[in-house]
Amino acid sequence: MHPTRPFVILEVKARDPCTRCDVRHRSVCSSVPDAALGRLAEVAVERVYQKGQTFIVEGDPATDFFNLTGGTVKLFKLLPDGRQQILGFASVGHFLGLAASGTYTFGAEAIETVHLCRFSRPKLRVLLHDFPAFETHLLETACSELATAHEQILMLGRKTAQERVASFLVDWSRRATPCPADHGIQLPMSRAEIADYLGLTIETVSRTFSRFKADKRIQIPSSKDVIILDYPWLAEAAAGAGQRALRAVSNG
Amino acid sequence: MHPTRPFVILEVKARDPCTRCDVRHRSVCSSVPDAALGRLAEVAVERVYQKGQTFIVEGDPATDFFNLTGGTVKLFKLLPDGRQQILGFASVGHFLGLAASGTYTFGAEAIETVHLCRFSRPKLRVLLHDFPAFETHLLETACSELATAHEQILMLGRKTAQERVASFLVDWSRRATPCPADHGIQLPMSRAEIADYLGLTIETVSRTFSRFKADKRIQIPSSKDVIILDYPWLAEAAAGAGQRALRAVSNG
DNA sequence: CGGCGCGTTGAAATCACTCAAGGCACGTGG
DNA sequence: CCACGTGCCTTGAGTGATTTCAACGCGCCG
Repeated sequence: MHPTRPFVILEVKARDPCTRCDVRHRSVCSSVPDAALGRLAEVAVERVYQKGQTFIVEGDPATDFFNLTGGTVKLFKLLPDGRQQILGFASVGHFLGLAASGTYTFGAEAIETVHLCRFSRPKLRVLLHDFPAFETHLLETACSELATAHEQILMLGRKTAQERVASFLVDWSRRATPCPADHGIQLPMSRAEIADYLGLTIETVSRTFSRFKADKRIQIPSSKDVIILDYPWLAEAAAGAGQRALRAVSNG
Repeated sequence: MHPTRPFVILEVKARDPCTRCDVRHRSVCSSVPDAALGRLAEVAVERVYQKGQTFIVEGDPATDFFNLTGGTVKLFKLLPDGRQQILGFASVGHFLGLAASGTYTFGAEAIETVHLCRFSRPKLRVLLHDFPAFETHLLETACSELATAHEQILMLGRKTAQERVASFLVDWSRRATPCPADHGIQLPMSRAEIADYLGLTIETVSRTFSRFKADKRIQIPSSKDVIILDYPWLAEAAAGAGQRALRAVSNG
């Protein structure tokens, strides 16, 4: 063995993590030119959180930005009596911490082991100022999240339980596999978390899954694995077509 | 009369509308320096829409931005079978048309006579590039709207009908009068629109208003005018405190 | 083996919805 | 000036989708 080698590798790691980051092209960091990655790395700290750990608390002073490099987190808000609403599930490449005010407006908790980069807000702000493309990218990100939030508002305000669960399955399958061949998907979250995302109860989610299974729309090899059998029907249900249109998809 | 005067006034109007705009300081336009207002005016067109007129259609190519200078509009999404979800009510100073994709992701309709400035997107993009402060301002706007959307998600997903109506009244009263003295508010929208905003039916909204009236939380001089009598109770209900906390507010 | 967390299923209750009728304000036309 | 129609709001009665409450099954782990 070469006793000096590990040391050198570690030094490279510490000095140049962003260049080696394999999710950079999937995140807002791609707006920082390669030549300036050193400056990005200077303000970044890599962290790991285990399932169940909360790393953003709603209402706390917003001191940091986060960039997910692995795993899945839930973003959520709470009511005083404990009712929870999940705003979304964020995974690799997602940028967290955009906030107009000085405090976080929602909490974040790891639902499986999570890797992320933490940036101090003041330091990142300087970078933002120096690279306008970075800011443009963030604006695009914010707009896209706004559109997603609006979709969720439509879902929660006007869709039935069945339509919500169908929406969830379709969205998640699209996210997991951009070009879904066999439509087999893995759900890292629990039934309770799906319920808190869809504005339903655990029981309603479970019953709707069972109903879809009975109707041959999906298979459920295990509670965290779902295979979509009738994608067109689910997509139509998710879109909120009336019962008439759904029967058309089934029969015709 | 002086026959030349009106002509001169019109000329000034056409050449320098932004300098004279009395809502400029309330909108994103405040990020354009005074000296460059001429450039902003060049790409702006003033329009008026009457109650019921739709001026943004969901799915249409996103060709323009809009800046509201008077009146109130509803922003909404539709399901194929006609169910409607109102995403919010926009009024003076609100900037519309932020979109990640090339098409509008929601519709907009005047609910009373509306005045607005229309900017072509390509032209405004140039301005955006020339004035980074403008883009920063837009990013802040987007973040703040995102936070608002998240609040609505929490409301639709986890609050009861009573809590939703209380939230609506409290939010609207805060918006109408930053420092509400007598808590008298005017509602430009119909019960149907309130219902579509809160994810409820007309009847439930109406019944909840009546219940609040019977419980001496509000007065309803006319259907479009509400006077808030028990602001603390409504605020507590809106926040989603349990029944226990609500009784505490009532009884002291 | 027993306890625990999680998911499923059944039965009963409830909140909000649907359907239906009536009231009120407003505008129009006789 | 009043009769009438229309749109919007309110109220009541009954229904139903979802929730609540409760029990049970299953896999995991000490």
